Amino acid sequence: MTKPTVRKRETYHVGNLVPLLLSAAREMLEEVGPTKLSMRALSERVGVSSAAIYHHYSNRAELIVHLAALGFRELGKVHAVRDKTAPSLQKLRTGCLTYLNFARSNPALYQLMFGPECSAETISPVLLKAREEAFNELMEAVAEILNLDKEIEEVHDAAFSIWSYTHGLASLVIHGAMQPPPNMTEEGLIDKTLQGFAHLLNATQGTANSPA
Amino acid sequence: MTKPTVRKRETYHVGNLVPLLLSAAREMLEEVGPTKLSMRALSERVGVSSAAIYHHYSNRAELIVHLAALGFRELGKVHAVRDKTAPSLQKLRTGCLTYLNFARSNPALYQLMFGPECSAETISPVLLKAREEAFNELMEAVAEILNLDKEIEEVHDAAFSIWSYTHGLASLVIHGAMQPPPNMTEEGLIDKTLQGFAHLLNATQGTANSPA
DNA sequence: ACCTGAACACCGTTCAAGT
DNA sequence: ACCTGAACACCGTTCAAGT
Repeated sequence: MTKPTVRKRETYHVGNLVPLLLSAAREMLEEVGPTKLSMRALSERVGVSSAAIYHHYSNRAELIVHLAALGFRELGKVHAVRDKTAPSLQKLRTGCLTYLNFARSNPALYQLMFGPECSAETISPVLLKAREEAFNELMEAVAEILNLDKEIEEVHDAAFSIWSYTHGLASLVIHGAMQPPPNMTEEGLIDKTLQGFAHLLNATQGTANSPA
Repeated sequence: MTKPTVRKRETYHVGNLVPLLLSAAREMLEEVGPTKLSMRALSERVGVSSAAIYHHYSNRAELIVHLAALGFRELGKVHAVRDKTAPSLQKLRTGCLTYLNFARSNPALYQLMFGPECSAETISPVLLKAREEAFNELMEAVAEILNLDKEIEEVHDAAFSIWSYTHGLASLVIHGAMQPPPNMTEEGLIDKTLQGFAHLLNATQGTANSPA
């Protein structure tokens, strides 16, 4: 009770650090938010010296990037399960729902994945690959919805379109910039926005320069 | 040449700090990126002690929020200029273009505005008001596109839809998650994604549970 | 009222030394 | 090979003291 009990390390940690680090980091991330993950706090949580981390990741940026890559792999995985027999609209809705669900269940991780710390200049191949594979899964899903081959340009374009929309939706909802009425389900939110889009596109039909 | 010339302050700064601070902060933000704006570096740039800032903003978070609010006011302003005589599709396209343009011209500020440091828990009324006014401007634009009264629910829904889409698009492009072919203009990017959406919605028409 | 210097408690990162 | 303690250069924030 006299001194603030600086609980000294009693053991000399050995081996197997990486998975411990990663899972602790992921936990802390959701606790403290996407910008406040600290190397020192993380090392303390895991029970090693802060310098220990640097034998596995060259710096904080690299740890962050590996965390994000893990997120993209997971995002790809949840999109890999698809019901091929469902009608197109159903496929579209459940696809969007899956995406929104992932984002809302891992808000800090999601913000990290698309945040400035994983941005263009950080060309880390680990992250790049994970992200590309996630986008690829998305394209497969879109190909099934459109009933077209995945290599066709329209599929790529459409995939980019729904990615923009779902990412925007997830992003705004997590951020709190727009909050849906509290009684609205995620399905409801997706249906509402999808209908909103349909209205908009209908209203702009028949005027000049309509899509090819 | 002997000592690293720590250039001592010669004058005692007086008054008018806030605008200097804000404009310097905005400049630095784009230079160092949305996560790395430092109070100490900012104060040095402006030529005051780091403690001086705290007489105008109670902490870093508040400075950030005011910077973001400034961004939302500007976003609202650029959307306020509209050509009421244009056909609906034209209105939609130029609206999206304006949005994308603002985001790409102020990438760090844009990321800040929608980043975790301006997130839900930060209920700062300054930011809230600026953001609401920006969204309001967006709703006016959508009302004109749909030729409906702004208070109608469909307008609100449609506004939320395009906000999701344009924010997602801007966000992904700034982030670098998807990069458009270098020869593609912003108009081209918007047309492509808009068409992608139209395809998708067409393909899902006529299956079960179509929109009301 | 507004600004400053010095201090405190943090942080990322490095490095010689320990196991 | 993997880990540690101590150090360095940063950072946000506070506060008594100066103008």
